[in-house]
Amino acid sequence: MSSHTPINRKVTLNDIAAGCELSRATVSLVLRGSPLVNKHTRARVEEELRLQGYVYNRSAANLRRRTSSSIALVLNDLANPFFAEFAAGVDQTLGEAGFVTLLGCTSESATREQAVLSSLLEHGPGGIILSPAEHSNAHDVLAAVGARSPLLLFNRELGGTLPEFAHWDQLMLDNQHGARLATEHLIARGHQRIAFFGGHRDSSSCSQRHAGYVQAMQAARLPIEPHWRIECAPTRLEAAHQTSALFAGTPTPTAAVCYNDAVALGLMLGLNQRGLRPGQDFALTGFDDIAEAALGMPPLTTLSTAPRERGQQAAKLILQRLQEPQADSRQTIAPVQLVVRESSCAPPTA
Amino acid sequence: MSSHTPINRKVTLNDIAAGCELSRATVSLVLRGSPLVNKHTRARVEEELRLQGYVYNRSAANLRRRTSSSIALVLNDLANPFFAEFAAGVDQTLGEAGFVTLLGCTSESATREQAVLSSLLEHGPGGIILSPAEHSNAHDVLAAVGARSPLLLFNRELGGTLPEFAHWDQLMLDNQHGARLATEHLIARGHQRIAFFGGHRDSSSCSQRHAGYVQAMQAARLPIEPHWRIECAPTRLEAAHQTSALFAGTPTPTAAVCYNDAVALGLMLGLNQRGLRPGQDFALTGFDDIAEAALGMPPLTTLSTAPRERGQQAAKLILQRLQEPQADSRQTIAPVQLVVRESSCAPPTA
DNA sequence: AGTTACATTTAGATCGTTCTAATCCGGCAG
DNA sequence: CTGCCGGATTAGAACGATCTAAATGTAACT
Repeated sequence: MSSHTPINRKVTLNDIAAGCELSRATVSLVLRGSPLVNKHTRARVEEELRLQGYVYNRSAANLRRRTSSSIALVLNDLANPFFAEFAAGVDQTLGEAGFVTLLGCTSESATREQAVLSSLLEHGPGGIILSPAEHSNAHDVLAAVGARSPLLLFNRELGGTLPEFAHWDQLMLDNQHGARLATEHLIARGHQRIAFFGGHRDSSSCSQRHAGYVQAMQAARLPIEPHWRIECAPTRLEAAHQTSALFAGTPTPTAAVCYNDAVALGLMLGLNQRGLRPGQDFALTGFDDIAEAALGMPPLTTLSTAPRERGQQAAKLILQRLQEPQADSRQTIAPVQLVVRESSCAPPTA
Repeated sequence: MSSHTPINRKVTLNDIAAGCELSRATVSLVLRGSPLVNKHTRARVEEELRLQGYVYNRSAANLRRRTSSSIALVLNDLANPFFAEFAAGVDQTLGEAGFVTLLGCTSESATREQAVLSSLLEHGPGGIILSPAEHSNAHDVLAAVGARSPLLLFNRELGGTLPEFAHWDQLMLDNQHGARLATEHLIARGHQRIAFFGGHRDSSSCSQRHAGYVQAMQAARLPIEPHWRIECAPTRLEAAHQTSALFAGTPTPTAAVCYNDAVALGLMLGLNQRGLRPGQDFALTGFDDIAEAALGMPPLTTLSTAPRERGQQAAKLILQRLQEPQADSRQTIAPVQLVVRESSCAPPTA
């Protein structure tokens, strides 16, 4: 065993000070690289730190300084690759800024969200990045975090009215514009009967995407049939099950703008089961550009949201907010990019 | 604005004590549900806590009690769905036990791993769950964390010899057994010429899986040709590129046990490009059971590792270790399960 | 020598909690 | 009246850092 391995208790500033016959204060100055301290003593102290295997106790420092070096990251679904990439981006940027990420997953439960938030708050994060659970509302979140903690909402808006005095920041995807791009792309390919498939009507992202779809259809003076809007949970399985609903009424659509990639991949399965070849007999688009999108059969036309970059952006935004707590709240809308692949074919030349 | 919203500074035990004309100590007892305190005063204090919007400062408490309520989770690649699921499982179980997760991503860089570990340690986690970066070694990890912090290694072993006095726990997948199951399954389907495809020879998980493959082949008295082992990075793209190597020598294999799902999916692409239909003209298996495996064309026979359950298990193991720091170190090997799908067809009846 | 200036070091309070060892008080036995 | 018990409360020192204000030492300038 190497001689510097600490045997028993944690070694503190006092131990180092004693070892050098100096005061705590001086050692503390050394740790923080103060120019006040004599370079000879600095060297002595640094040697001792190494020798005793000192590790800085940031909690103690934060307590005294009334600062924080952590950010809470609360996600509705970490298992979703989109949020996993996002989290990786957040952690990377926070880490570079010397902050640490306190993770919390809510599994889409507003109840758990409350519990997770208050548990994380007890550890005194400097700020919070929150991607809300499905039926989370502004009132409860406010009760849990108070109006004092900097909060950045990501991806979804909160239900209920959010009080004006809590100036929370927002980082949202440009859902409406993205869906409009997808729809316009299908129209440019020659489609006239286009459905909007998947998602729940009361989710903010879904209604925004639907709005973009409507916008594009109206701009092209194309009709929208009510039975061309199919709701379903945003999972592959549900989407596959709802496929038949697409063809229940007439006129039948020749293409669909899907709520997201998961839904689109599910729809592909459903189409195959009906003997329709996606990307040949029927066109469709997704949203998110998850890894599987590029590998589908056929590869999926979708909107790239660059989740890792969003994570980095979210981290930067919350760090900025820490710098200027009083600044006006920011509403950021991140652009999305259309990625054209083979699933968005022209309509069959009937 | 509701009247209880705190206006200015953080409210502390002192504020509550003053509000009730009691001492800090009594309030502290109330917080921790001590039976010592009179039930009437308890009610008064709880009212005041609610009124002032008190939030517990766990860092301060941890400082005084010399305890910790956090666990560091250090991952080589959070963007990988396998690890994302794992992280979700860890966080869930830790949360239920009142612990919080300190996240750190290393992006497969041993250098970043060092930085991340020492940064996290400054926040005084009670223990560490580490899925090491690719070329991480025991010596460096020891230097960063010391021998005192409970550490659980997940998924990969560390390079170098790990010192016997640092009793670190391990949670590994049963790679060897899994690969053996896959190989036996192919043999049972009638294959005799089976290759082992993908992965790097120096990765511990790869060599374990290869060993399982060899075991099954030898048990069935089947020959193994040297040119049936193809190495490549565990990504889809690399795997697709290496497909031709499989058919370079004679006799050519009729099936392949792939290092993992990513490699298997890449191989499918490569087979398609050569005009071979995976699951009909050539059989293959994967490892991990990622979400895409079930949706491939054809669906992939693979080994399910239940990453979320592994995360829960890892959390339980590290919490157990916190209870009994002196107990002998545990080496846990998690079972894997063969999931048979269509990619593992019988050989063509030539 | 006395004063000032500067560089370096430090004693001691402090952050918000917990813990130890009292203290206080009403009742009850002797 | 005294002593003791037990329930309820508390003063004050921790925990490991930082910060303020002051102390120390040394050199330079009147």
